[in-house]
Amino acid sequence: MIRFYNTLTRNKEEFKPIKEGNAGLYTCGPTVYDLAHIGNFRAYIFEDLLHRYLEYGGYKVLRVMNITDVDDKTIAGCEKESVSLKEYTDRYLTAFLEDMEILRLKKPDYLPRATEHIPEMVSLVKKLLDKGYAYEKDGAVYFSIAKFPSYGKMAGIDLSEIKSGARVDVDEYEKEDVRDFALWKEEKESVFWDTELGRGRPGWHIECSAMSMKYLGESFDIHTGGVDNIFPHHENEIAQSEAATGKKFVNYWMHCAHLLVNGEKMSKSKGNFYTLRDILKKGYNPVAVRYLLLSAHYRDPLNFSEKALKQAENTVSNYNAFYQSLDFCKSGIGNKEIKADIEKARKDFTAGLSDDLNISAALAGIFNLIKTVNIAVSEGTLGPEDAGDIKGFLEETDNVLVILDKEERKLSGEQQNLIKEREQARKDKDFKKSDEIRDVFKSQGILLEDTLYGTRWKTVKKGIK
RNA sequence: GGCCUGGUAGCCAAGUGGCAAGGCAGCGGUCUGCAAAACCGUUAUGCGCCGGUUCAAAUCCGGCCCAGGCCUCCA
Repeated sequence: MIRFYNTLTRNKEEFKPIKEGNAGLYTCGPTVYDLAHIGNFRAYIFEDLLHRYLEYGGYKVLRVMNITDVDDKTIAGCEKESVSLKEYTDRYLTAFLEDMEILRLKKPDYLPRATEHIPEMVSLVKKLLDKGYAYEKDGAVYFSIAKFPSYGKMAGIDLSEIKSGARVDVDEYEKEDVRDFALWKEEKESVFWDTELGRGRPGWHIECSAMSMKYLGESFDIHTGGVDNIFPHHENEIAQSEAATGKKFVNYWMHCAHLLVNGEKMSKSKGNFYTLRDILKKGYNPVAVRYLLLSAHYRDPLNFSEKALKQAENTVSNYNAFYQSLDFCKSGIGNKEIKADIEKARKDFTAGLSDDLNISAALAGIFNLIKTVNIAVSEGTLGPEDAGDIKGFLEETDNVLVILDKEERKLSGEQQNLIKEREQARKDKDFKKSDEIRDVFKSQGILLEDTLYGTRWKTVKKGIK
């Protein structure tokens, strides 16, 4: 049984999909007006964990991630550079997709762009006009929250508290109620579409309703995003979607907490952000970034620091060294208890993640297994079959974690001979020669370790340990 | 001001009534020709503070302090 914390009810609930064995997932994606920073990626890592764990649990996942490629910032950006909106947003979309790959984020089934779904949005807005939930005013269309009594429910917003004030946009004072939000904006900038609603462009919130319903249906299972999206974005999505269809829009809303820097939210407006590229330029392992963002519970604020990143880097490096070392357990007598130990670790892993993605508990299960196995290795009792079982388990859980380096590692014939030579030198107590050989390997980024199973080697990433 | 989070070791981080997981770093030891790795021991008689409930509290209740977020574009 998998349980998730549902923002809608403020409780952990058992996950019951609409269609047995399936999961429809809409995960809020980027606005492609600039490079994403790692605070943004925290959300995408959380969504990746959710996606992968549902699949690990046997669900067939259908996932959509929207690409917001038309809004005030993207329009301002392309006007400033005098390039087309598409040219401008393509640049940042490409960068985003590259970053996703570097962080080993699973690609959603659909990555719909807002600009490619204008007809869907127009038809949704028309439906809201027909049903009387929306009204037109000077070429723009607004959603009337007065017509939707449960507005504000998820966010726990008391509507009487939202007052008209200095922060209300100039183009918005034609609204009947300051709290109403735009479904369609009148032509103002260089970017517009000619539609049945007139010349203009969509409001921000409508794209998510239109695109999620197109790919996932009018009701679907899970919708995610950062906590800052709860209000007003997700609240507005609920209002416009449910008003249009008369059906419950989403069953489970999941929101992740922010990444902090020095105790403050990382954001573009505060200027306290790092992009993935900034970090990689400093020589950090991208897998460590993934691990760091993954290793804290998604609903807790995570304070980012280079110290924490360094720690994550060490953990990832040790973890991979352990994984590599399993290949050398070729002569052990075998250990009957290993299968039960693996079973225990698997149980801890799934019990943890099934409890609202409690990653710490899940990882602890694996680390406990590693310790048990290391003891067996140091006693020389771990057999090849055991090692294979453990490898299989690590690879299985790595479908969720994705922190292992699984590429084939091979030594050249020359290197293999050199290792044999060194082993003979050690038998002959020619330690000068054996140390020299070890140094030769070291200069090639390969560390030799003498163990009960013979000489073991591992590769070391440049700059790490 | 309203609403919502969080405060657990040097750092990161689980734990929501019954002996305080796990990771990283440090220190001491074992092993090793020397290393490396690993293992063993050690690092919170205490979980922001003060009260209360209870046989028993990090956990429940009340009050307070601190930090962050949302209420406006945001992951």
